[in-house]
Amino acid sequence: MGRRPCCAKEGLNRGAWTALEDKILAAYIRAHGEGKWRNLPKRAGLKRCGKSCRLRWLNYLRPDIKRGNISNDEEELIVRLHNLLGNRWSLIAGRIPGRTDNEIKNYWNTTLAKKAKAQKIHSSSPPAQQSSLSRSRNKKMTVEPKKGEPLAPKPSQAAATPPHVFRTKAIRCTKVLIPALTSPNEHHSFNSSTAIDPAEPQAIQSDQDKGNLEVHRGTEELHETCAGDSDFFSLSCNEFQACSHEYAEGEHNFNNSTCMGPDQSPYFDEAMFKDWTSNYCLEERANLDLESLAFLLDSQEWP
DNA sequence: AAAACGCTCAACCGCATGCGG
DNA sequence: CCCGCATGCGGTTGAGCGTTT
Repeated sequence: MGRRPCCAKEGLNRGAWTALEDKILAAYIRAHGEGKWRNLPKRAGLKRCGKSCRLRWLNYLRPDIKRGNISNDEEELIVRLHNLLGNRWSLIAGRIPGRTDNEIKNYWNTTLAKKAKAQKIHSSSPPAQQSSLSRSRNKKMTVEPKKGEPLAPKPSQAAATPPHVFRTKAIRCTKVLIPALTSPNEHHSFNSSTAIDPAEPQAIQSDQDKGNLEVHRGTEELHETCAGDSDFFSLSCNEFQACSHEYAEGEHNFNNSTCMGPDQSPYFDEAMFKDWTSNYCLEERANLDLESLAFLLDSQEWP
């Protein structure tokens, strides 16, 4: 039984978008808003697949998209975020205003991966077994395992992997519960979902209120991912701190006292922090230090 | 001048995930 | 809880353009 196609493909335009199509799509979305992508082409009078419309809008037509070359600051940020997050382009893009995941992915595959490769070769004695990078489509440059493959890097990969890169499968922490601490001053309470997927903090408060230690799906996966790598959290934190600190010193106004705080950083999504700040635990502990997260991994209370 | 080669990036594809009925 | 739909995501492809031979 085959998969149902996202849309009937007969009679639909494919390939590059024309100026007219762009105009129609942009006008329609301005008038009706985003969403309902499947029906959008029909209603807008476009002979395109809904997915195609969505992609075109998100990657090209959206008004807040930044054009032009990636700046050095942006490049450095991409590298750092990639070290931290792996090939999770949408998460990386979410922290670089005006850039799309597709753009960052392309930039990484065409430019940064080569730089990283060159650095690796330069710094390591025997070259990796992998043949030289030619065209991106001929040689995959991903750091993530393909679907169905184990998460752990192969031995040859592991040897070539910088120690600060941890390989993750995209995980989404939906709810995380924090053990009730004896004294709120002893440890910083931590919402691990903020370290991994800050976009979804809502569930924390209610569960915290219960004072239970309950580990939800995302946390279990996270814990699993981190098993044997006890500096997972501190590493994440250090990366972010390094990142934050650097930008604080530069032209950007980073608050270097927190790993990811609701500050004025231009590299973090404002809406994201808007949600965060509605969470009492973050309000009360706005200066929480993610390094304190390490205690969660050492805790014997994990199931 | 032109063929071959290499690079970039928009677009496509299939799977994963969330959500509502 | 299950199922189907809508959307999001990351990997991959190929057209088009620039550079080299």
